[in-house]
Amino acid sequence: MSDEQVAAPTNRRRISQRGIATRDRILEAANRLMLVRGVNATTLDDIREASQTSKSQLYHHFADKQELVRALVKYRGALVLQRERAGLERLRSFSGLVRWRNALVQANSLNNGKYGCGLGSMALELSDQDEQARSSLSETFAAWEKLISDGLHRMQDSGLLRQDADPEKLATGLMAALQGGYLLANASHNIAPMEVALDMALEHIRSFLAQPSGEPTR
Amino acid sequence: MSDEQVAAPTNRRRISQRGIATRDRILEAANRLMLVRGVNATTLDDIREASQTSKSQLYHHFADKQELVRALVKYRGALVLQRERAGLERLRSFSGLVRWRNALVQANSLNNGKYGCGLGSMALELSDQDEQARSSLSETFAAWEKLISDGLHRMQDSGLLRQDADPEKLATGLMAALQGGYLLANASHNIAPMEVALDMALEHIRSFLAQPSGEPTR
DNA sequence: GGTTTCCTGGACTGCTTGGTCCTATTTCGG
DNA sequence: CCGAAATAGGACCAAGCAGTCCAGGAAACC
Repeated sequence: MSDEQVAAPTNRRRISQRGIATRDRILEAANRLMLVRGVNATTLDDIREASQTSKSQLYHHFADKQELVRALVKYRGALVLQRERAGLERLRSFSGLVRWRNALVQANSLNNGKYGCGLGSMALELSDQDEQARSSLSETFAAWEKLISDGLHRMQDSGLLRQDADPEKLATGLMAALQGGYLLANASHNIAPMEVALDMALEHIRSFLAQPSGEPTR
Repeated sequence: MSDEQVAAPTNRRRISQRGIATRDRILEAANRLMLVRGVNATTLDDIREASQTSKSQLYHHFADKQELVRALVKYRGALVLQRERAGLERLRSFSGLVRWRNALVQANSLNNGKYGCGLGSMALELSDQDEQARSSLSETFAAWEKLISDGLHRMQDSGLLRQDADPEKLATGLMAALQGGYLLANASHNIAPMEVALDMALEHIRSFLAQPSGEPTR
């Protein structure tokens, strides 16, 4: 997880507030541009211009484009996890899951399904190209799924979810439905497939509730 | 669907067997290379070399790289639909769906989940970049889902599937689980998430079977 | 068999892009 | 306040890229 080993030969480096601000500005611009254009289609000059910096600053903070992309993977992963933690760490009921679903759908509907999930799009673009980025993304997905499965475990402990439910598998299925939903929504410019996919996954989870609320399942 | 309107100003064009063969060779090479490297990361020189052709032939058969990519989208879409038609057009039972699932998982396990679905990876890479490619991909996904929903309709007509099941939504959910499964499998280099996702979708479909107990094998 | 049209080969070009370098300015410890 | 290191600016470079061009074959039609 640490990334200090990339330090220059002259290992001792002072770091100023201004430097940190510049680095953040670069990452923020890269995040924005690469989300809408894709990683490979975004040039360093685009980023330089959008971040109001210069070439030397890019290469002062990042060894090369690949390092910038890897830093972006972690940056974006941290953003997503932070957002998701806020929405999932108190998850204790099925209706909480529904609220979580609605928030994701609503956010994605703001741009008609375009751009998809920031992590998912990077995953498909980078997985076969940069092993380090792939494994970093994989870790982020795992952490995201764990936020979900932790909530399901809490529901299990409180008796809401049956003991024979497998929270890890349920979380994986939900994540796959979410990512697949993002993808189909992006391709069709229509969020309906995303809703259908998420509802399928939620219905599957509901079938493991201790007291099947709502519609009978047979 | 016709693509003859791209003909040159001198509209009448003779076409020889050799020309067709060259065009196919180019598409085949592009298909192969762009699957593993991604569309944007594959250069025309890569394709030229892999297809044993020359620059002039590339530009003789395709106006530019974008046109080549668009042709590839249709080419790959036709391949997938052909393959899927073979596996789905006779679908009449739940066990047929299971066999279909197993075939996809097995195919993907051959490369440890790498590369994902040829359509899905293009979808995320091109949807925000080339409107024409996006809509073409969207049509292919719709046709693919229809192959599934047609099978589910047959199951419904024969009384296997309950009348209150919605074959279109079930097909969409299954497709999302498949695509999300591909994505997670690709990111983790592990096909387990794909299996879990597909099993969730199949379980969801099974919950709509007329006789909900164990799977009937016919 | 001759001519027209299609097909092929590959050298060439101009632009974009990632990456380098040198100089100027700011920051900060002492 | 002084020097050293960090930060910034932006011109510059070489490689890689999509796309052009033209001359020489190969088909096909008469």
